[in-house]
Amino acid sequence: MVKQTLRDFFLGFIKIHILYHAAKEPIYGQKFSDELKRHGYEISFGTLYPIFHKLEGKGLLISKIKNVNGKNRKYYTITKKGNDVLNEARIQAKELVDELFEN
Amino acid sequence: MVKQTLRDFFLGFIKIHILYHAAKEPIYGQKFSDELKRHGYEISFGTLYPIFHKLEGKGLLISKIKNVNGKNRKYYTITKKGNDVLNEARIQAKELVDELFEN
DNA sequence: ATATCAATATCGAAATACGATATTGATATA
DNA sequence: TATATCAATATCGTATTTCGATATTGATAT
Repeated sequence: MVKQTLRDFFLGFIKIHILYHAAKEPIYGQKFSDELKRHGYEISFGTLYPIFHKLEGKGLLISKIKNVNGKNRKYYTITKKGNDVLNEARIQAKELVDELFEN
Repeated sequence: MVKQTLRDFFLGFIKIHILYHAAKEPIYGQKFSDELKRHGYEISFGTLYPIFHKLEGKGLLISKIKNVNGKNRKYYTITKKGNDVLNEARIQAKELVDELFEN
């Protein structure tokens, strides 16, 4: 119950993290999901993949299929536009969090 | 377009801020909306009011109608449970933002 | 051939978000 | 007494998002 509430709060944040990680190195769905889980966040593949598609559709990510050990992975990398959005999001996110610690 | 993307990213965050402000003092929809706007965030009343209802339904907020200058306002205050969720959210939010600034 | 396996894609149902419109209820005006 | 006004809240219909479950892909191993 509370867990569901927190997921709701942070789903947007997870989207920012997709951009953040895709800015550091190419990422793919399965692994991103695993790493989220390691940090205590779970997100259904039925939610995650459409998010990737949407971010690519908006031109923030670009994908490239690569075969690794006989498995096809779709690697996403950030675009110039994605980087601009990420930087803006980073600034806003910091402001919002800082405010949570005022008083 | 980018603006819509950023709103999507931050809607969950706005929900945390509702708890945060309701922890400081009783808040009501119209004024919360105005203050968000002052800070550059816009949220439709068709979105905002159901969020208040939902947070109250989950027992994180409690409301009380008060007549001020002949206008009825519904003031929301945080509950004990809401405070617990807020504290957890605050911690998680900080971790997530800090990570955005690593590297 | 076909079974297996990591990975991605998509489905239908439920929930959420949106902008627009309706409702509320107290006061002011006629 | 009616009714106009106004801030504030509520709700409506449509579109979009989220979810868990199921299907598909495609290369390799059996």
